[in-house]
Amino acid sequence: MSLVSAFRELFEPILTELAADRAKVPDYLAMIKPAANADHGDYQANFAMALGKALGQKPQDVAKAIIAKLPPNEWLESATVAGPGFINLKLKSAYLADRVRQIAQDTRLGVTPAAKLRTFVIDYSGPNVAKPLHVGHLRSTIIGDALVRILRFCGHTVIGDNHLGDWGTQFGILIYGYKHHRDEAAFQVDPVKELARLYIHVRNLAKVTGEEDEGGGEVMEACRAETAKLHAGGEENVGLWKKFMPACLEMLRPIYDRLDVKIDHALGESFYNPMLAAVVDDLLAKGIAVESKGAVVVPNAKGVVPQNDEQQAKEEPPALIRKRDGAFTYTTTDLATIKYRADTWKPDAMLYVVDARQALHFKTLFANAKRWGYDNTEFQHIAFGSILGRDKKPYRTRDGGTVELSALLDEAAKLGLQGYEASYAERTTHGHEVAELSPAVKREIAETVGYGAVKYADLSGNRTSDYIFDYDKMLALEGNTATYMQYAYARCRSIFRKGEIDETAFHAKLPAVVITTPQERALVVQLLKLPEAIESAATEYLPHHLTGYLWDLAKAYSVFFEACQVLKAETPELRDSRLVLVDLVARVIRQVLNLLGIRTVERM
RNA sequence: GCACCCGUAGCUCAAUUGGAUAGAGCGUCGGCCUCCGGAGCCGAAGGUUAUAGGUUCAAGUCCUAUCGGGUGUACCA
Repeated sequence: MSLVSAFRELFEPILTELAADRAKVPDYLAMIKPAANADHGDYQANFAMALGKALGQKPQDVAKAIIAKLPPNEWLESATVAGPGFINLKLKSAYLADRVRQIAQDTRLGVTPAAKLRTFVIDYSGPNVAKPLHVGHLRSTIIGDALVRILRFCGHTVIGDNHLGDWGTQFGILIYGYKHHRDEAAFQVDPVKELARLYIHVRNLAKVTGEEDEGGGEVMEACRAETAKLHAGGEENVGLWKKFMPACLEMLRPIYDRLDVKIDHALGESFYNPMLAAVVDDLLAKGIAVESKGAVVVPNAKGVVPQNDEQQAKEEPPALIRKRDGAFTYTTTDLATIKYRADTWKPDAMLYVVDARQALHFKTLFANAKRWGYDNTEFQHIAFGSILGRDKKPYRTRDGGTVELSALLDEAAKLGLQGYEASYAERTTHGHEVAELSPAVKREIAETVGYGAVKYADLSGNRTSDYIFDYDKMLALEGNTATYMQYAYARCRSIFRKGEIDETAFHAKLPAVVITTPQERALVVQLLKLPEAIESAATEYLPHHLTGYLWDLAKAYSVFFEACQVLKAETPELRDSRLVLVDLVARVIRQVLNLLGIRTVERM
């Protein structure tokens, strides 16, 4: 149980007795929060102002009356009224020590499963197969993976689904290339490599640099014709599509392995293709979809289908589900997907981790899904901003090309290794004894630090805003970065190595915790806030609440580390007590980084 | 035109969803540390939260208007 819930249990009977409107008690209880300022105690209750207003009494008096009714207990040091009626709550150090030892004995570090267990489908990553993964897929993949891990840790059932773009123009390119430019021998030996070559080759022939749905001259015309034949069910092209798909999926695997991301399902656009006609028929039959301008559309979120130019200028557009030429659109696919997911997994919520620019699409989609009958499902567009370069324009390579994920990760690992080597050199010149590590271990450090930096940079800001991709900042040794957290972890581990602690024995008979300094106390309070941080990240779908927590923890640990000798503590009891804290800090950092998809190393 | 997002310290970002004196990192200035990993610690300067109103006991947060920036907007996904 978290500390807030403990406080809420304590105050609930008193508020129920006092409140004019009992229905508001949960709202009042929600007003118990960690203290904004450490001078005000550990937690603060802000309900006396609202309650005083409702009762027509002075908030300070209400606060005093509530404090007077608190039952005797072992854990509250003080409850005092301050300012307009804040109740400042301070916990007894002995109680904190006891609680922290309890969570140190818990493999889940005191985090209990969520009160209401739900089933989530999370749609994330969604690359176009047959093309290399590029920087545009990074955020969806990383944020989606973090949410999967966080919600699972909370005990929820989570189904991750990679909604692949596996039915688009890129297959026209591959089919065209295969028919006219293939090296059959090369294809036999390594289809993945040959298809990748063909894709680039044809794009170069057509001189396409960006989007491939328009322009590109005769070559692209031919490619689009091949795509059309595929979509029309042409036997030859469908056969080629089936032949290419395994190789295309194989192309994606190395990147996901490097990112340490495993997605449960990969049901792409092609999977839903056979269902689309029936979706349109059903929506028409139910009167949700209508014909407009020769196409079939579903109305906008307000339920309106603009009928003339004037309306069109001030209304949101409807969503097309069947174009004039008879082809279906991604809205059709998305509706079919919702139906399939609902039928198959019966989720309570469906989350879409997709670029913020698609907000209007999802607004319209969700409104129509609800009209269609899925009105008991929570739909969420987990929107995120764009990745920009230092010039604040979309992040690109120096010559203006798309940044491929493999190159990006190579660079991050390279810089991770440089960081290690710089640290090694500096410590050696300071006369420290530094262990000589094998090339394999060094590579692991490089990748853990490099990839961790990329992920953490992405997850540590508010997801909805754009962020500037900057290797120097994300790999910085100070500030709120993965590197800093990994370093804090390594320092903790170093203490156990240096002290030659037998960890198995240590954990088997965990020493008592005693709090003797303000720094120890602050660290313990921060450790005990872990459940609240995880709950907040899970219910708001905001991973950066976890990085914020880690940052506060790392700072509290630094202050503690500076002020409190561990191995050379004054007494053996104090040494053991502090070792419990050091061990717990390490485990909390490792666990929270794990929830973000980031690894730790013992030395760096 | 309409809709959505954003505007917080020189820069990059927070602010526990309406709570107390708006906080961190970088950068700047000053101090500490022969000590378990100096990738450290303490302190200072830096703000009319774009602007003007409004709601509230309480507003960076909610409402209205204005200014400035971004994004989207009927047959790509």
